[in-house]
Amino acid sequence: MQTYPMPPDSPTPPIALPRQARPGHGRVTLQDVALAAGVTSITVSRFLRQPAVVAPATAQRIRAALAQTGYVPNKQAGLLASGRSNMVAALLPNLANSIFAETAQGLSDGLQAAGYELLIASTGYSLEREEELLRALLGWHPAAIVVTGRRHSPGALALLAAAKAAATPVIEIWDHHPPERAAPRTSFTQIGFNHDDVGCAMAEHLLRAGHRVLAYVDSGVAEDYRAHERGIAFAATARAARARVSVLVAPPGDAFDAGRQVLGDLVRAGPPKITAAAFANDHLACGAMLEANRRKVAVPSQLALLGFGDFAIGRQLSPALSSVQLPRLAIGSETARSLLDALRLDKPAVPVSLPWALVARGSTGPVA
Amino acid sequence: MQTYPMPPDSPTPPIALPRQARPGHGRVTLQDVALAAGVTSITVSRFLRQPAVVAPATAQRIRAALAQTGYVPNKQAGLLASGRSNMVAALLPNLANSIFAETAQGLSDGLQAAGYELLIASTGYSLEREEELLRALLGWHPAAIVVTGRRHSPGALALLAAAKAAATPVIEIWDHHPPERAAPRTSFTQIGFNHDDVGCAMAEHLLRAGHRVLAYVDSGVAEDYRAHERGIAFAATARAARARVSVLVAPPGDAFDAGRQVLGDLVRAGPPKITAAAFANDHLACGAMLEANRRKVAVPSQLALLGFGDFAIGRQLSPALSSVQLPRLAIGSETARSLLDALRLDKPAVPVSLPWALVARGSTGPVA
DNA sequence: GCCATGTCTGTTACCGCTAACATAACGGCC
DNA sequence: GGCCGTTATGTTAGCGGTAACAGACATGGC
Repeated sequence: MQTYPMPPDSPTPPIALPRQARPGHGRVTLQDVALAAGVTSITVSRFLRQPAVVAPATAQRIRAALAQTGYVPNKQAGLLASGRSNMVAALLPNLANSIFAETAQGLSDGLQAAGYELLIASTGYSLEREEELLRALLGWHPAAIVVTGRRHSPGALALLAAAKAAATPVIEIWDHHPPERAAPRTSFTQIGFNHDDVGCAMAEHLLRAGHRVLAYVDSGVAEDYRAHERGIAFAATARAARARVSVLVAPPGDAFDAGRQVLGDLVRAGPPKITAAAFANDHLACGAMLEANRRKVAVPSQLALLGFGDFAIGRQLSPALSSVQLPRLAIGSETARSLLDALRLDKPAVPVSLPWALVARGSTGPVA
Repeated sequence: MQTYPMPPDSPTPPIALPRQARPGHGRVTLQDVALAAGVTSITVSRFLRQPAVVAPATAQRIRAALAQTGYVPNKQAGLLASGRSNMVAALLPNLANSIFAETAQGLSDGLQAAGYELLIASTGYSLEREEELLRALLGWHPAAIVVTGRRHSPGALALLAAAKAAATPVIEIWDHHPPERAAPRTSFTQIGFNHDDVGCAMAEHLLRAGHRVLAYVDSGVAEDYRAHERGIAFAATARAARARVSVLVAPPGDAFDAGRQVLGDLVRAGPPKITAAAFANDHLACGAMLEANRRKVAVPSQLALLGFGDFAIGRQLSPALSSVQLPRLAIGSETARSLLDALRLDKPAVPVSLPWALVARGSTGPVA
């Protein structure tokens, strides 16, 4: 090693040192690969993005250098330089709930297949939390944004509108609803289904079976406005048919237990006696069904039960639970598809109204 | 606007144009905020990171400028410059499965609270897919990596070992197992529980109740080696006690249906008749229970059933399903905690062995 | 009154990568 | 042989932030 003569007593070198270089992360960079391959970094960069444009011999050397060094591209740097992003931000109320978990799975699979990555966060049904998370996620400059439902805080709406204005696709999932005339706002692509329609269909199903005294059991999660909307549509449809309707709210806590508890209220109510109940979700309905079995309340002759969500367990009970089959996975996969199309063609994502189906089983009458 | 004199016929200005500037993303940058506040960008940057060091008057102006411009920090740029990352990459087998969904929720909540973000991907129980995803996620230079289980492909192991060598915490969740002497490898922090212990405990519980002819019903997901390990430990324990054990494998498809189907095999088997069965998960066990109810097979006197996972539905059946209660959420939240500690103190994450409990209910004998 | 000290803000040089432009090497053609 | 168009690679200047260092200015002690 070469040393320069230096006055023995000077504790620091008198010459102005070049400013200390940034340490870096100690990882392999494009430069390292380029050095090993005997080219410059841009050639390696090009090889990684469009292998066809580099000469075969060079490509071979680069391939070897990549393998030897174990290079992992730094995406922050790449995205910063190119201004592009291959990241999709998704906000869901909850991951533990099987409904949204399946949607997340569909979304994740669809995006992964196309080389996009999913940045996911759960809001816990809170609009404030949604806004906060949205703000944080926007810092990643995501290629697209997925939010759940059409209700957002004013701040969140402003952020979404700004993103949309900057040509970032914004998709609202789990809902599909005409714009509200009362409070018009920027509209976003919706992928889901109309909860009003489902509420109507649930009521009609029960009315058609001859029931005249109905109940809707709303979710205990106050912020789940979609369950609430179904209840409103359910009640309106029933009233329009001159049937009686009461709306109960499930207690918080374990949904099966809540359903059990609600069954007590349902059979106690009246006169006139409630003869059919629709629930905000299948867990509540299953709880009610199990409690009915225990109390020897005959289903459906004494009380018909109708769920929502078509969870696997409902099919296993006796009688099997009638329910509404939802496109849980499809919402995720269609969102991915629509998003990818939009990004590829550089135009807004197309809204999709997805099919659902009321599946009549034993709990609401004899099955043909 | 000021114009410079120019020869009227020259189609392009004769002066070498400055190279065309990169367009940028059209978003508000620190520069814009700084301009509005009458300072330079570094001051705004400092204000955002350590508000205390800027003078109160300046801080006030910056606050106003931030609000006025609607600045959203660009994280790619920030991370690239600082070399830090506030992103945690997590690989789970599946999001739709409630077990892992709850873990994801716990992880997500814990990290969000500390300002970290979760980059999540699902492997579908495939080790190849895990490696592929790991490679992609590493490009983000995550602050930490969370993977499920202790089995990985050789390539994935190499990547994880390299990450660990670069001081990135790597955590394996849902498992807690002494290192295997047969094939030693880099060891990572484990947060979970020992599946062998659970398998032993399940067997012991049934043996204690006097059963001598047992069965273990393994998961239909071939790659779920943890369920398989529990089965092996279960069988070993039973054999050590000189009891008979058979191992069945559940058919693929809906787990409730699979459980129903397996019940047929269980009652048909013998002689000697199987008197107790343990299952790879509660869904299988519930299916078996419902089928037993239907066929009037007395539980537990004729056949005792023991689940794994303590899903909500098991408690609702009659008799209630005995099962193993798991720290589903805790695995997520403890992982977040351990990770955050490790990052804060810049030392490896501490492994955590989390408690589980065999909950005896009606399905394996009279409850005291 | 002078220098040491502390507080606040600015200058410079990067982080690792890519867009735009520049250039070298080559072959074909008249 | 000079000109041209291709093809393959290199040079330069950023993307939007932050680390390290450097000043400017006010304050205080002797």
